[in-house]
Amino acid sequence: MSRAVLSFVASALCCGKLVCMTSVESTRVKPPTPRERARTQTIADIVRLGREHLALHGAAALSLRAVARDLGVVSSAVYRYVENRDELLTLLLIDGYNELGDEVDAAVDSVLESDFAGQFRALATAVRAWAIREPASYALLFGSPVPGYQAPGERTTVPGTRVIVRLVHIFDAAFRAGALDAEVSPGVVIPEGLAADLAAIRTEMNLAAPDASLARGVLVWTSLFGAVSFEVFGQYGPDTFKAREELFGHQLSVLQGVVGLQG
Amino acid sequence: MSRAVLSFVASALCCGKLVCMTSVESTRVKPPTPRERARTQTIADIVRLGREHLALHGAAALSLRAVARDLGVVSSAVYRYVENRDELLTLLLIDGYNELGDEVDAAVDSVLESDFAGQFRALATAVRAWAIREPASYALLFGSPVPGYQAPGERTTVPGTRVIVRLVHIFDAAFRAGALDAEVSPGVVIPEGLAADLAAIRTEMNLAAPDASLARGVLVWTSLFGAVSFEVFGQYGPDTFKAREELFGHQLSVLQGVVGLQG
DNA sequence: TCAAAAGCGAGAGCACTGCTCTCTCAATCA
DNA sequence: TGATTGAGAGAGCAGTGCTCTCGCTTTTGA
Repeated sequence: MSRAVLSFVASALCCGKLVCMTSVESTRVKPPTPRERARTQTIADIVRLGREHLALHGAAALSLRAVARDLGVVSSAVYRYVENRDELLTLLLIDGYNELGDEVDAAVDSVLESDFAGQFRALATAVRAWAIREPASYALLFGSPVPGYQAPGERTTVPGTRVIVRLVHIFDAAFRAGALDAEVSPGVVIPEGLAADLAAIRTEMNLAAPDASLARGVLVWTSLFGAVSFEVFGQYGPDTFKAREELFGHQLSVLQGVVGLQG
Repeated sequence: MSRAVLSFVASALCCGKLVCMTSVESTRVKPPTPRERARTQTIADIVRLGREHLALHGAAALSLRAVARDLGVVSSAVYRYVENRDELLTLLLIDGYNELGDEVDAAVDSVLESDFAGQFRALATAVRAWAIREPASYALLFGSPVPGYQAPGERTTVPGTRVIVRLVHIFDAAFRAGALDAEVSPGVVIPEGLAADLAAIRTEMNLAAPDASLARGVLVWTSLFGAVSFEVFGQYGPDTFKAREELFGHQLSVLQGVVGLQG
Protein backbone atom coordinates (compact mmCIF):
# COMPACT_ATOMS: atom_id res chain seq x y z
CA MET A 1 0.00 0.00 0.00
CA SER A 2 1.19 3.48 -0.79
CA ARG A 3 2.40 5.88 1.83
CA ALA A 4 -0.49 8.11 0.85
CA VAL A 5 -3.05 5.52 1.88
CA LEU A 6 -1.62 5.02 5.32
CA SER A 7 -1.27 8.70 6.09
CA PHE A 8 -4.76 9.59 5.02
CA VAL A 9 -6.27 6.62 6.81
CA ALA A 10 -4.76 7.97 9.98
CA SER A 11 -6.26 11.37 9.30
CA ALA A 12 -9.59 9.80 8.38
CA LEU A 13 -9.69 8.28 11.81
CA CYS A 14 -9.51 11.74 13.32
CA CYS A 15 -12.26 13.40 11.35
CA GLY A 16 -14.35 10.37 10.42
CA LYS A 17 -16.66 8.17 12.42
CA LEU A 18 -14.15 7.17 15.05
CA VAL A 19 -14.55 10.18 17.32
CA CYS A 20 -12.82 8.62 20.27
CA MET A 21 -10.44 11.45 21.03
CA THR A 22 -12.18 14.08 23.07
CA SER A 23 -8.86 15.16 24.47
CA VAL A 24 -5.90 14.70 22.19
CA GLU A 25 -3.30 14.90 24.95
CA SER A 26 -4.88 12.22 27.09
CA THR A 27 -5.05 9.63 24.31
CA ARG A 28 -1.92 10.43 22.36
CA VAL A 29 0.26 8.20 24.52
CA LYS A 30 -2.15 5.26 24.55
CA PRO A 31 -1.23 2.50 22.16
CA PRO A 32 -4.06 1.50 19.84
CA THR A 33 -6.16 -1.37 21.10
CA PRO A 34 -6.43 -4.48 18.94
CA ARG A 35 -9.90 -3.36 17.96
CA GLU A 36 -8.61 0.01 16.83
CA ARG A 37 -5.84 -1.58 14.84
CA ALA A 38 -8.30 -3.94 13.23
CA ARG A 39 -10.52 -1.01 12.37
CA THR A 40 -7.67 0.93 10.79
CA GLN A 41 -6.71 -2.13 8.79
CA THR A 42 -10.28 -2.70 7.64
CA ILE A 43 -10.66 0.90 6.45
CA ALA A 44 -7.36 0.59 4.61
CA ASP A 45 -8.61 -2.63 3.02
CA ILE A 46 -11.83 -0.96 1.95
CA VAL A 47 -9.89 1.86 0.33
CA ARG A 48 -7.56 -0.59 -1.38
CA LEU A 49 -10.47 -2.61 -2.75
CA GLY A 50 -12.22 0.61 -3.69
CA ARG A 51 -9.16 1.64 -5.67
CA GLU A 52 -9.18 -1.66 -7.50
CA HIS A 53 -12.84 -1.33 -8.38
CA LEU A 54 -12.29 2.27 -9.39
CA ALA A 55 -9.47 1.26 -11.70
CA LEU A 56 -11.46 -1.60 -13.19
CA HIS A 57 -14.90 -0.10 -13.60
CA GLY A 58 -14.70 3.65 -12.94
CA ALA A 59 -16.22 5.91 -10.34
CA ALA A 60 -19.81 5.66 -11.52
CA ALA A 61 -19.75 1.88 -11.16
CA LEU A 62 -18.08 1.93 -7.75
CA SER A 63 -20.27 -0.30 -5.61
CA LEU A 64 -20.10 -0.65 -1.85
CA ARG A 65 -21.74 -4.06 -2.15
CA ALA A 66 -19.02 -5.28 -4.49
CA VAL A 67 -16.34 -3.98 -2.14
CA ALA A 68 -18.09 -5.77 0.71
CA ARG A 69 -18.11 -9.00 -1.27
CA ASP A 70 -14.40 -8.75 -1.98
CA LEU A 71 -13.87 -8.00 1.67
CA GLY A 72 -15.69 -11.24 2.48
CA VAL A 73 -18.36 -9.46 4.44
CA VAL A 74 -22.04 -8.72 4.09
CA SER A 75 -22.93 -5.40 2.50
CA SER A 76 -24.29 -3.71 5.58
CA ALA A 77 -21.07 -4.35 7.47
CA VAL A 78 -19.04 -1.83 5.49
CA TYR A 79 -21.33 0.92 6.72
CA ARG A 80 -19.64 0.44 10.10
CA TYR A 81 -16.52 1.89 8.51
CA VAL A 82 -17.70 4.16 5.71
CA GLU A 83 -20.70 6.41 6.18
CA ASN A 84 -21.91 6.00 2.60
CA ARG A 85 -20.74 5.74 -0.97
CA ASP A 86 -19.83 9.41 -1.14
CA GLU A 87 -17.58 9.00 1.87
CA LEU A 88 -15.71 6.24 0.08
CA LEU A 89 -15.39 8.51 -2.94
CA THR A 90 -13.94 11.18 -0.67
CA LEU A 91 -11.41 8.72 0.73
CA LEU A 92 -10.42 7.68 -2.79
CA LEU A 93 -10.23 11.33 -3.83
CA ILE A 94 -7.85 12.18 -1.00
CA ASP A 95 -5.88 9.01 -1.67
CA GLY A 96 -5.53 9.92 -5.32
CA TYR A 97 -4.52 13.51 -4.64
CA ASN A 98 -1.88 12.38 -2.20
CA GLU A 99 -0.50 9.68 -4.43
CA LEU A 100 -0.25 12.14 -7.31
CA GLY A 101 1.24 14.76 -4.99
CA ASP A 102 3.83 12.33 -3.67
CA GLU A 103 4.92 11.30 -7.15
CA VAL A 104 5.07 14.89 -8.35
CA ASP A 105 7.11 15.89 -5.31
CA ALA A 106 9.50 13.01 -5.82
CA ALA A 107 9.93 13.83 -9.50
CA VAL A 108 10.55 17.53 -8.88
CA ASP A 109 12.89 16.84 -5.98
CA SER A 110 15.03 14.64 -8.17
CA VAL A 111 15.93 17.64 -10.35
CA LEU A 112 18.60 20.22 -9.51
CA GLU A 113 17.13 23.06 -7.49
CA SER A 114 18.49 25.58 -9.95
CA ASP A 115 17.04 23.81 -13.02
CA PHE A 116 13.61 25.39 -13.06
CA ALA A 117 12.74 24.27 -16.57
CA GLY A 118 13.74 20.74 -15.62
CA GLN A 119 11.55 20.91 -12.52
CA PHE A 120 8.61 22.08 -14.61
CA ARG A 121 9.06 19.25 -17.08
CA ALA A 122 9.51 16.74 -14.28
CA LEU A 123 6.27 17.87 -12.67
CA ALA A 124 4.35 17.73 -15.92
CA THR A 125 5.79 14.36 -16.90
CA ALA A 126 4.94 12.94 -13.49
CA VAL A 127 1.35 14.16 -13.78
CA ARG A 128 1.00 12.59 -17.21
CA ALA A 129 2.61 9.31 -16.16
CA TRP A 130 0.34 8.97 -13.13
CA ALA A 131 -2.73 9.89 -15.16
CA ILE A 132 -1.98 7.26 -17.79
CA ARG A 133 -1.26 4.66 -15.14
CA GLU A 134 -4.38 5.46 -13.08
CA PRO A 135 -6.93 6.77 -15.57
CA ALA A 136 -9.94 6.13 -13.33
CA SER A 137 -8.39 7.97 -10.40
CA TYR A 138 -7.39 10.78 -12.73
CA ALA A 139 -10.96 10.93 -14.01
CA LEU A 140 -12.27 11.08 -10.46
CA LEU A 141 -9.93 13.95 -9.61
CA PHE A 142 -9.92 15.98 -12.80
CA GLY A 143 -12.81 14.74 -14.93
CA SER A 144 -16.51 15.43 -14.83
CA PRO A 145 -17.74 15.89 -11.28
CA VAL A 146 -19.71 12.93 -9.92
CA PRO A 147 -23.37 14.02 -10.01
CA GLY A 148 -24.79 14.75 -6.59
CA TYR A 149 -21.39 14.48 -4.97
CA GLN A 150 -19.80 17.52 -3.41
CA ALA A 151 -16.27 17.01 -2.16
CA PRO A 152 -15.84 18.25 1.41
CA GLY A 153 -13.46 21.15 0.92
CA GLU A 154 -12.05 21.01 4.43
CA ARG A 155 -10.67 17.56 3.74
CA THR A 156 -9.79 17.73 0.04
CA THR A 157 -8.51 21.25 -0.54
CA VAL A 158 -5.02 20.74 0.90
CA PRO A 159 -4.21 17.48 -0.92
CA GLY A 160 -6.08 18.72 -3.99
CA THR A 161 -3.88 21.79 -4.40
CA ARG A 162 -0.51 20.16 -3.97
CA VAL A 163 0.33 20.09 -7.67
CA ILE A 164 -0.64 23.66 -8.46
CA VAL A 165 1.08 24.91 -5.31
CA ARG A 166 4.25 23.14 -6.33
CA LEU A 167 3.98 24.43 -9.88
CA VAL A 168 3.49 28.02 -8.78
CA HIS A 169 6.46 27.78 -6.45
CA ILE A 170 8.65 26.54 -9.29
CA PHE A 171 7.66 29.54 -11.39
CA ASP A 172 8.07 31.94 -8.48
CA ALA A 173 11.46 30.56 -7.55
CA ALA A 174 12.51 30.93 -11.17
CA PHE A 175 11.36 34.53 -11.13
CA ARG A 176 13.24 35.29 -7.93
CA ALA A 177 16.33 33.70 -9.45
CA GLY A 178 15.98 35.83 -12.56
CA ALA A 179 15.25 32.82 -14.73
CA LEU A 180 11.77 33.92 -15.78
CA ASP A 181 11.30 36.40 -18.60
CA ALA A 182 8.86 38.83 -17.06
CA GLU A 183 8.21 40.56 -20.37
CA VAL A 184 7.19 37.72 -22.61
CA SER A 185 4.44 39.62 -24.37
CA PRO A 186 4.30 43.33 -23.58
CA GLY A 187 1.27 43.72 -25.81
CA VAL A 188 -1.13 41.68 -23.70
CA VAL A 189 -2.53 43.69 -20.82
CA ILE A 190 -4.04 42.23 -17.66
CA PRO A 191 -7.60 43.47 -17.06
CA GLU A 192 -8.44 45.07 -13.75
CA GLY A 193 -10.54 42.30 -12.21
CA LEU A 194 -8.05 39.62 -13.14
CA ALA A 195 -5.27 41.73 -11.64
CA ALA A 196 -7.20 41.85 -8.38
CA ASP A 197 -7.56 38.06 -8.33
CA LEU A 198 -3.87 37.65 -9.06
CA ALA A 199 -2.96 40.13 -6.33
CA ALA A 200 -4.95 38.09 -3.82
CA ILE A 201 -3.17 34.93 -4.92
CA ARG A 202 0.20 36.68 -4.67
CA THR A 203 -0.51 37.78 -1.12
CA GLU A 204 -1.92 34.46 0.03
CA MET A 205 0.90 32.38 -1.41
CA ASN A 206 3.61 34.93 -0.66
CA LEU A 207 4.76 35.24 -4.26
CA ALA A 208 7.02 37.71 -6.00
CA ALA A 209 6.21 37.18 -9.69
CA PRO A 210 4.29 39.92 -11.49
CA ASP A 211 0.76 39.67 -12.86
CA ALA A 212 1.80 38.72 -16.37
CA SER A 213 3.84 35.77 -15.11
CA LEU A 214 1.16 34.59 -12.74
CA ALA A 215 -1.51 34.77 -15.42
CA ARG A 216 0.67 32.80 -17.78
CA GLY A 217 1.32 30.32 -15.03
CA VAL A 218 -2.42 29.76 -14.72
CA LEU A 219 -2.67 29.17 -18.46
CA VAL A 220 0.22 26.70 -18.34
CA TRP A 221 -1.52 24.91 -15.47
CA THR A 222 -4.83 24.55 -17.30
CA SER A 223 -3.06 23.70 -20.55
CA LEU A 224 -1.03 20.95 -18.89
CA PHE A 225 -4.13 19.28 -17.52
CA GLY A 226 -5.97 19.95 -20.75
CA ALA A 227 -3.34 18.04 -22.69
CA VAL A 228 -3.27 15.18 -20.18
CA SER A 229 -7.07 15.00 -20.08
CA PHE A 230 -7.31 14.86 -23.86
CA GLU A 231 -4.91 11.94 -23.88
CA VAL A 232 -6.42 10.04 -20.94
CA PHE A 233 -10.01 10.66 -21.97
CA GLY A 234 -9.39 9.66 -25.57
CA GLN A 235 -10.28 12.99 -27.13
CA TYR A 236 -7.49 12.70 -29.68
CA GLY A 237 -9.13 9.66 -31.19
CA PRO A 238 -7.41 6.32 -31.44
CA ASP A 239 -5.17 6.93 -34.45
CA THR A 240 -4.54 10.64 -34.88
CA PHE A 241 -1.37 10.78 -32.79
CA LYS A 242 0.94 7.81 -32.60
CA ALA A 243 3.85 9.79 -31.13
CA ARG A 244 2.08 10.86 -27.96
CA GLU A 245 5.19 11.24 -25.85
CA GLU A 246 6.74 13.44 -28.49
CA LEU A 247 3.56 15.46 -28.76
CA PHE A 248 3.47 15.98 -25.02
CA GLY A 249 7.14 16.87 -24.91
CA HIS A 250 6.64 19.42 -27.63
CA GLN A 251 3.67 20.90 -25.83
CA LEU A 252 5.80 21.24 -22.72
CA SER A 253 8.45 23.07 -24.70
CA VAL A 254 5.91 25.52 -26.04
CA LEU A 255 4.34 26.00 -22.60
CA GLN A 256 7.80 26.59 -21.20
CA GLY A 257 8.16 29.41 -23.65
CA VAL A 258 4.70 30.72 -22.81
CA VAL A 259 5.59 31.25 -19.19
CA GLY A 260 9.05 32.54 -20.07
CA LEU A 261 11.05 29.75 -18.46
CA GLN A 262 14.56 29.78 -19.85
CA GLY A 263 15.89 26.31 -20.41
CA MET B 1 -36.26 21.68 -29.80
CA SER B 2 -32.98 22.46 -31.42
CA ARG B 3 -32.31 21.97 -35.06
CA ALA B 4 -29.64 19.51 -34.05
CA VAL B 5 -32.15 17.23 -32.37
CA LEU B 6 -34.37 16.97 -35.38
CA SER B 7 -31.58 16.35 -37.85
CA PHE B 8 -29.96 13.67 -35.80
CA VAL B 9 -33.25 11.94 -35.04
CA ALA B 10 -33.73 11.59 -38.75
CA SER B 11 -30.29 10.08 -39.11
CA ALA B 12 -30.87 7.86 -36.10
CA LEU B 13 -33.80 6.36 -37.90
CA CYS B 14 -31.50 5.30 -40.68
CA CYS B 15 -28.87 3.56 -38.64
CA GLY B 16 -30.87 2.63 -35.57
CA LYS B 17 -33.51 0.01 -34.97
CA LEU B 18 -35.87 1.04 -37.73
CA VAL B 19 -34.15 -0.80 -40.53
CA CYS B 20 -37.01 -0.40 -42.95
CA MET B 21 -34.99 0.82 -45.91
CA THR B 22 -33.45 -2.08 -47.71
CA SER B 23 -33.44 -0.02 -50.86
CA VAL B 24 -33.06 3.71 -50.42
CA GLU B 25 -34.42 4.62 -53.82
CA SER B 26 -37.63 2.68 -53.46
CA THR B 27 -38.64 4.26 -50.17
CA ARG B 28 -37.31 7.77 -50.60
CA VAL B 29 -40.50 9.00 -52.26
CA LYS B 30 -42.89 7.37 -49.83
CA PRO B 31 -44.35 9.72 -47.27
CA PRO B 32 -43.91 8.54 -43.68
CA THR B 33 -46.81 6.56 -42.32
CA PRO B 34 -48.56 7.81 -39.18
CA ARG B 35 -46.79 5.10 -37.23
CA GLU B 36 -43.42 6.26 -38.50
CA ARG B 37 -44.19 9.84 -37.66
CA ALA B 38 -45.30 8.83 -34.18
CA ARG B 39 -42.13 6.84 -33.76
CA THR B 40 -39.93 9.76 -34.83
CA GLN B 41 -41.79 12.01 -32.42
CA THR B 42 -41.44 9.55 -29.56
CA ILE B 43 -37.69 9.20 -30.10
CA ALA B 44 -37.38 12.97 -30.19
CA ASP B 45 -39.35 13.16 -26.94
CA ILE B 46 -37.09 10.58 -25.33
CA VAL B 47 -34.01 12.56 -26.34
CA ARG B 48 -35.58 15.80 -25.08
CA LEU B 49 -36.43 14.23 -21.73
CA GLY B 50 -33.01 12.61 -21.65
CA ARG B 51 -31.43 16.03 -22.12
CA GLU B 52 -33.45 17.41 -19.25
CA HIS B 53 -32.43 14.57 -16.96
CA LEU B 54 -28.84 14.91 -18.11
CA ALA B 55 -28.85 18.61 -17.29
CA LEU B 56 -30.50 18.05 -13.91
CA HIS B 57 -28.70 14.98 -12.63
CA GLY B 58 -25.73 14.25 -14.90
CA ALA B 59 -24.87 11.34 -17.15
CA ALA B 60 -24.21 8.80 -14.42
CA ALA B 61 -27.70 9.31 -13.00
CA LEU B 62 -29.42 9.15 -16.36
CA SER B 63 -32.20 6.63 -15.89
CA LEU B 64 -34.31 5.07 -18.60
CA ARG B 65 -37.02 4.37 -16.05
CA ALA B 66 -37.20 8.02 -15.08
CA VAL B 67 -37.40 9.03 -18.72
CA ALA B 68 -40.18 6.48 -19.18
CA ARG B 69 -42.08 7.92 -16.22
CA ASP B 70 -41.84 11.43 -17.64
CA LEU B 71 -42.95 10.06 -20.97
CA GLY B 72 -46.02 8.63 -19.22
CA VAL B 73 -45.17 5.10 -20.20
CA VAL B 74 -44.04 1.94 -18.51
CA SER B 75 -40.29 1.37 -18.37
CA SER B 76 -40.14 -1.53 -20.76
CA ALA B 77 -41.86 0.51 -23.46
CA VAL B 78 -38.90 2.79 -24.09
CA TYR B 79 -36.88 -0.24 -25.15
CA ARG B 80 -39.03 -0.26 -28.27
CA TYR B 81 -37.28 2.98 -29.26
CA VAL B 82 -33.89 2.88 -27.60
CA GLU B 83 -31.88 -0.30 -27.53
CA ASN B 84 -30.43 0.37 -24.08
CA ARG B 85 -29.06 3.08 -21.85
CA ASP B 86 -25.86 3.34 -23.86
CA GLU B 87 -27.84 3.98 -27.00
CA LEU B 88 -29.57 6.90 -25.30
CA LEU B 89 -26.16 8.20 -24.25
CA THR B 90 -25.04 7.95 -27.87
CA LEU B 91 -28.07 9.93 -29.01
CA LEU B 92 -27.38 12.59 -26.39
CA LEU B 93 -23.71 12.62 -27.37
CA ILE B 94 -24.51 13.25 -31.02
CA ASP B 95 -27.12 15.81 -30.03
CA GLY B 96 -24.60 17.66 -27.88
CA TYR B 97 -21.87 17.60 -30.52
CA ASN B 98 -24.24 18.98 -33.10
CA GLU B 99 -25.66 21.69 -30.87
CA LEU B 100 -22.13 22.80 -29.96
CA GLY B 101 -21.07 22.59 -33.60
CA ASP B 102 -24.05 24.67 -34.72
CA GLU B 103 -23.35 27.38 -32.17
CA VAL B 104 -19.65 27.46 -32.97
CA ASP B 105 -20.39 27.67 -36.69
CA ALA B 106 -22.85 30.50 -36.15
CA ALA B 107 -20.39 32.40 -33.97
CA VAL B 108 -17.52 32.03 -36.41
CA ASP B 109 -19.68 32.87 -39.40
CA SER B 110 -20.72 36.14 -37.77
CA VAL B 111 -17.12 37.39 -37.95
CA LEU B 112 -15.48 38.92 -41.01
CA GLU B 113 -13.86 36.21 -43.12
CA SER B 114 -10.57 38.10 -43.06
CA ASP B 115 -10.55 38.52 -39.27
CA PHE B 116 -8.88 35.28 -38.30
CA ALA B 117 -8.12 36.30 -34.74
CA GLY B 118 -11.74 37.35 -34.33
CA GLN B 119 -12.88 33.99 -35.70
CA PHE B 120 -10.63 32.17 -33.24
CA ARG B 121 -11.96 34.17 -30.32
CA ALA B 122 -15.54 33.71 -31.49
CA LEU B 123 -15.07 29.95 -31.67
CA ALA B 124 -13.49 29.80 -28.24
CA THR B 125 -16.07 32.07 -26.67
CA ALA B 126 -18.89 30.02 -28.18
CA VAL B 127 -17.40 26.80 -26.78
CA ARG B 128 -17.09 28.32 -23.32
CA ALA B 129 -20.60 29.81 -23.40
CA TRP B 130 -22.16 26.51 -24.42
CA ALA B 131 -20.14 24.59 -21.84
CA ILE B 132 -21.24 26.89 -19.03
CA ARG B 133 -24.85 26.76 -20.19
CA GLU B 134 -24.88 22.95 -20.60
CA PRO B 135 -22.35 21.63 -18.10
CA ALA B 136 -23.74 18.10 -18.03
CA SER B 137 -23.66 17.81 -21.82
CA TYR B 138 -20.16 19.26 -21.83
CA ALA B 139 -19.13 16.71 -19.22
CA LEU B 140 -20.59 13.92 -21.33
CA LEU B 141 -18.69 15.09 -24.40
CA PHE B 142 -15.38 16.20 -22.93
CA GLY B 143 -15.23 14.84 -19.37
CA SER B 144 -14.38 11.46 -18.01
CA PRO B 145 -15.56 8.69 -20.28
CA VAL B 146 -18.63 6.87 -19.01
CA PRO B 147 -17.34 3.52 -17.67
CA GLY B 148 -18.18 0.60 -19.88
CA TYR B 149 -19.48 2.87 -22.61
CA GLN B 150 -17.70 3.02 -25.93
CA ALA B 151 -19.04 5.63 -28.32
CA PRO B 152 -19.72 4.15 -31.76
CA GLY B 153 -17.14 5.95 -33.87
CA GLU B 154 -19.06 5.61 -37.11
CA ARG B 155 -21.86 7.73 -35.67
CA THR B 156 -20.00 10.16 -33.40
CA THR B 157 -16.75 10.94 -35.21
CA VAL B 158 -18.17 13.40 -37.71
CA PRO B 159 -20.21 15.52 -35.26
CA GLY B 160 -17.50 15.08 -32.63
CA THR B 161 -14.79 16.64 -34.76
CA ARG B 162 -16.71 19.69 -35.99
CA VAL B 163 -15.05 22.12 -33.57
CA ILE B 164 -11.47 21.01 -34.14
CA VAL B 165 -12.02 20.87 -37.89
CA ARG B 166 -13.33 24.40 -37.83
CA LEU B 167 -10.48 25.56 -35.63
CA VAL B 168 -7.84 24.01 -37.86
CA HIS B 169 -9.39 25.59 -40.90
CA ILE B 170 -9.28 29.01 -39.27
CA PHE B 171 -5.59 28.58 -38.59
CA ASP B 172 -4.91 27.21 -42.07
CA ALA B 173 -6.83 30.00 -43.77
CA ALA B 174 -4.85 32.50 -41.71
CA PHE B 175 -1.63 30.85 -42.83
CA ARG B 176 -2.63 30.91 -46.47
CA ALA B 177 -3.54 34.59 -46.09
CA GLY B 178 -0.15 35.32 -44.55
CA ALA B 179 -1.69 36.18 -41.19
CA LEU B 180 0.05 33.44 -39.24
CA ASP B 181 3.59 33.87 -38.00
CA ALA B 182 5.16 30.62 -39.09
CA GLU B 183 8.31 31.25 -37.09
CA VAL B 184 6.98 31.90 -33.61
CA SER B 185 9.70 29.97 -31.83
CA PRO B 186 12.55 28.85 -34.04
CA GLY B 187 14.22 27.12 -31.12
CA VAL B 188 11.61 24.42 -30.64
CA VAL B 189 12.09 21.52 -33.02
CA ILE B 190 9.41 19.03 -34.03
CA PRO B 191 10.48 15.43 -33.32
CA GLU B 192 10.37 12.92 -36.12
CA GLY B 193 7.36 10.86 -35.00
CA LEU B 194 5.28 13.92 -34.31
CA ALA B 195 6.19 15.31 -37.72
CA ALA B 196 4.88 12.09 -39.29
CA ASP B 197 1.58 12.42 -37.44
CA LEU B 198 1.27 16.05 -38.49
CA ALA B 199 2.07 15.17 -42.10
CA ALA B 200 -0.76 12.64 -42.08
CA ILE B 201 -3.13 15.25 -40.69
CA ARG B 202 -2.00 17.78 -43.28
CA THR B 203 -2.67 15.36 -46.10
CA GLU B 204 -6.01 14.16 -44.79
CA MET B 205 -7.35 17.64 -44.11
CA ASN B 206 -5.69 19.24 -47.13
CA LEU B 207 -3.79 21.84 -45.12
CA ALA B 208 -0.97 24.18 -46.03
CA ALA B 209 0.39 25.24 -42.65
CA PRO B 210 3.82 23.91 -41.62
CA ASP B 211 4.50 21.49 -38.78
CA ALA B 212 5.29 24.15 -36.20
CA SER B 213 1.96 25.88 -36.78
CA LEU B 214 -0.01 22.64 -36.75
CA ALA B 215 1.63 21.50 -33.53
CA ARG B 216 0.88 24.82 -31.90
CA GLY B 217 -2.68 24.57 -33.15
CA VAL B 218 -3.00 21.26 -31.35
CA LEU B 219 -1.72 22.85 -28.16
CA VAL B 220 -4.15 25.73 -28.52
CA TRP B 221 -6.96 23.22 -29.02
CA THR B 222 -6.14 21.22 -25.89
CA SER B 223 -5.47 24.40 -23.91
CA LEU B 224 -8.81 25.89 -24.89
CA PHE B 225 -10.69 22.84 -23.66
CA GLY B 226 -8.43 22.59 -20.66
CA ALA B 227 -9.36 26.08 -19.61
CA VAL B 228 -13.06 25.50 -20.22
CA SER B 229 -12.97 22.17 -18.40
CA PHE B 230 -11.27 23.71 -15.37
CA GLU B 231 -13.99 26.30 -15.18
CA VAL B 232 -16.95 23.98 -15.81
CA PHE B 233 -15.63 21.19 -13.60
CA GLY B 234 -14.83 23.55 -10.74
CA GLN B 235 -11.09 22.91 -10.64
CA TYR B 236 -10.35 26.56 -9.94
CA GLY B 237 -12.15 26.35 -6.64
CA PRO B 238 -15.10 28.53 -5.74
CA ASP B 239 -13.28 31.76 -4.84
CA THR B 240 -9.88 31.85 -6.52
CA PHE B 241 -11.00 33.65 -9.66
CA LYS B 242 -13.87 36.10 -9.56
CA ALA B 243 -13.08 37.64 -12.96
CA ARG B 244 -13.51 34.47 -14.98
CA GLU B 245 -14.44 36.16 -18.23
CA GLU B 246 -11.38 38.34 -18.00
CA LEU B 247 -9.23 35.34 -17.18
CA PHE B 248 -10.57 33.46 -20.18
CA GLY B 249 -10.14 36.47 -22.43
CA HIS B 250 -6.56 36.84 -21.31
CA GLN B 251 -5.91 33.16 -21.91
CA LEU B 252 -7.26 33.55 -25.43
CA SER B 253 -4.91 36.45 -26.02
CA VAL B 254 -1.94 34.40 -24.91
CA LEU B 255 -3.04 31.40 -26.97
CA GLN B 256 -3.48 33.67 -29.95
CA GLY B 257 0.15 34.62 -29.53
CA VAL B 258 1.15 30.98 -29.12
CA VAL B 259 -0.17 30.04 -32.53
CA GLY B 260 1.08 33.25 -34.07
CA LEU B 261 -2.27 34.75 -35.00
CA GLN B 262 -1.86 38.43 -35.66
CA GLY B 263 -4.70 40.53 -34.38
C1' DT C 1 -61.34 -7.51 -48.15
C1' DC C 2 -59.33 -10.07 -44.80
C1' DA C 3 -55.87 -12.70 -42.66
C1' DA C 4 -50.96 -12.45 -41.47
C1' DA C 5 -47.32 -9.68 -39.83
C1' DA C 6 -45.38 -6.14 -37.34
C1' DG C 7 -45.36 -2.65 -33.78
C1' DC C 8 -46.59 -1.27 -29.32
C1' DG C 9 -47.70 -0.86 -24.28
C1' DA C 10 -48.38 -3.25 -19.89
C1' DG C 11 -46.89 -6.12 -16.45
C1' DA C 12 -44.17 -9.57 -14.15
C1' DG C 13 -39.78 -10.83 -13.05
C1' DC C 14 -34.50 -11.18 -12.37
C1' DA C 15 -30.34 -9.42 -10.67
C1' DC C 16 -28.28 -5.60 -9.10
C1' DT C 17 -27.64 -1.08 -6.37
C1' DG C 18 -27.56 2.18 -1.80
C1' DC C 19 -29.04 2.25 2.54
C1' DT C 20 -31.63 1.24 7.13
C1' DC C 21 -33.01 -1.48 10.85
C1' DT C 22 -32.81 -5.15 14.09
C1' DC C 23 -30.77 -9.08 16.15
C1' DT C 24 -27.01 -11.59 18.10
C1' DC C 25 -22.40 -12.33 19.57
C1' DA C 26 -17.80 -11.01 21.00
C1' DA C 27 -14.53 -7.66 22.71
C1' DT C 28 -13.66 -4.01 25.88
C1' DC C 29 -14.05 -1.46 30.05
C1' DA C 30 -15.19 0.07 34.78
C1' DT D 1 -18.05 -9.69 36.78
C1' DG D 2 -21.57 -7.08 34.73
C1' DA D 3 -22.44 -3.19 31.57
C1' DT D 4 -21.15 -1.04 27.42
C1' DT D 5 -19.63 -0.88 22.91
C1' DG D 6 -18.43 -2.52 18.32
C1' DA D 7 -19.07 -5.79 14.75
C1' DG D 8 -21.28 -8.87 11.43
C1' DA D 9 -25.50 -11.09 9.57
C1' DG D 10 -29.79 -10.83 7.61
C1' DA D 11 -34.16 -8.93 6.21
C1' DG D 12 -36.17 -5.39 3.90
C1' DC D 13 -37.26 -1.03 1.03
C1' DA D 14 -36.91 1.63 -3.02
C1' DG D 15 -34.60 2.24 -6.92
C1' DT D 16 -31.95 0.68 -11.36
C1' DG D 17 -31.20 -1.91 -16.29
C1' DC D 18 -33.07 -5.21 -18.90
C1' DT D 19 -35.87 -9.42 -20.67
C1' DC D 20 -39.87 -11.89 -21.55
C1' DT D 21 -44.66 -12.73 -22.42
C1' DC D 22 -49.30 -11.36 -23.27
C1' DG D 23 -52.80 -8.93 -25.41
C1' DC D 24 -54.16 -5.16 -28.55
C1' DT D 25 -53.84 -2.17 -32.69
C1' DT D 26 -52.02 -0.73 -36.92
C1' DT D 27 -50.09 -1.87 -41.20
C1' DT D 28 -49.29 -4.84 -45.02
C1' DG D 29 -49.90 -7.81 -48.80
C1' DA D 30 -52.22 -11.55 -51.24
